[in-house]
Amino acid sequence: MARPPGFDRQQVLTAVERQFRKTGYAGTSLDDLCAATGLGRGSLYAAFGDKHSLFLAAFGSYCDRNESFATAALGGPDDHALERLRCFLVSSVSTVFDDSDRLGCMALKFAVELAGEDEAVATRIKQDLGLLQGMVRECVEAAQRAGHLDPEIPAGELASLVVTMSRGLDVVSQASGAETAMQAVAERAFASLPLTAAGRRAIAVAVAV
Amino acid sequence: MARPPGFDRQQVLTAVERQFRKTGYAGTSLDDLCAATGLGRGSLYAAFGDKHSLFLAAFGSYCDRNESFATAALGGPDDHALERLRCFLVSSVSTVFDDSDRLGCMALKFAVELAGEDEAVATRIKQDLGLLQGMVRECVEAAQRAGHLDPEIPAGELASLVVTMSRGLDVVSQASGAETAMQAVAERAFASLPLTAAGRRAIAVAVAV
DNA sequence: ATAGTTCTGGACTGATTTGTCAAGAACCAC
DNA sequence: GTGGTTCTTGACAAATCAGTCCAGAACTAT
Repeated sequence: MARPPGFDRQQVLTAVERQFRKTGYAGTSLDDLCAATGLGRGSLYAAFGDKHSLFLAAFGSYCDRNESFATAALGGPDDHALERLRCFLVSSVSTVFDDSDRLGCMALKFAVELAGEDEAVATRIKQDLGLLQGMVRECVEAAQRAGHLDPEIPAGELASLVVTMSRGLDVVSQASGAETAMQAVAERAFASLPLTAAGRRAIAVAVAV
Repeated sequence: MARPPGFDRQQVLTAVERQFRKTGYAGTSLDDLCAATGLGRGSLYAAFGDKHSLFLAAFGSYCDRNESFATAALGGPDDHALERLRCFLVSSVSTVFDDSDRLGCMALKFAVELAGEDEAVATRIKQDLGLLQGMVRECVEAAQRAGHLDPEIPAGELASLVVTMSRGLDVVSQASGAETAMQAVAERAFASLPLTAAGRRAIAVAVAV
């Protein structure tokens, strides 16, 4: 009956996301987006609405993906929860350097560029941050149950600390560009968490393997 | 002989800096800058050159100020060095919330917006980061000499960790907007440093005062 | 006061911006 | 095939952008 779209919606959103992450919201023109997606302006407008809506769609898609990643990375059995926290911190560095353009966390980027002026972006970021914090918190509680983290310290506070460290690692990795140094910082950040003696033993074993 | 400028150069740079920090580099037009400074385009161009030069001047002025602040905040006698590190971390949160527009660290903002594409900005940021790290390192060494921080751990690594935590506190404060919660995170971040027993006593005294 | 110099504001240009629109191409159901 | 619908492309308009320029204002040294 009707002609189907000649593009994959998710693929376009990924290309749009990449362009916005490279050049920022204000620094990205519709021509840039057309070039990045290979689509004409009309197609983009018909499918996603104006520039701001298109951005929100791409940003939302990133956040969803990010949340799925965190769920997968932080969930699991209690006796490996501490190691998962360590991987989470280390990955905050490696994701920056693994990317060909050294793109860091998109939520962080637009928290800095837009959150002060754009309410829709700000609320989405808060939601994303809240979910991440919740998942880290569950992982912290798991590590506490396993006897690997000091149970005296409120899990929520530790989770906030881990998330804060993770964002710090991301942004300083971008700014400094020193990969091996930042990996060492990530390890040091992890080591500064209130590990129990059992926790230290468990990590020593996990790292040796 | 000649008419003197009717504006204070430093005052203009401060207004320019504020505007760029609010709306970003690409998101700030020359009309915005004229409105923020009260000057016409001709005056701005004659005094500072084009938009990019004007930005670099304002950014450089910020970095200088930032470095002076760090020098003042981190220098002092060994027996109070640990407390200075604590204040440094706490101030990473309070500077965000003390500002009427919740503007965070400018170097961080433009590390995220521009450092990937603008070499001049990237090198200035690296220089700023290096200086900051050096000052924090000296403060860490002072605290180690005072017996307040574990002397076994390389001061450089601890300094990197403190700087990373500080930037994390800054950006998460902007993103979350939760002031008291972030102050608690700052305290927790400080407490997670490898304090000696003497260090803990010294801090308990300092906080009680 | 006056002359000489510099500063100031805003008009102007050409390039770039976002968003719209219409003409034609592509596709599916029949 | 054919008709009806949707998709696609690029041209277009209105607004905004950075940067230039000039006429007039302001100031100082004499």
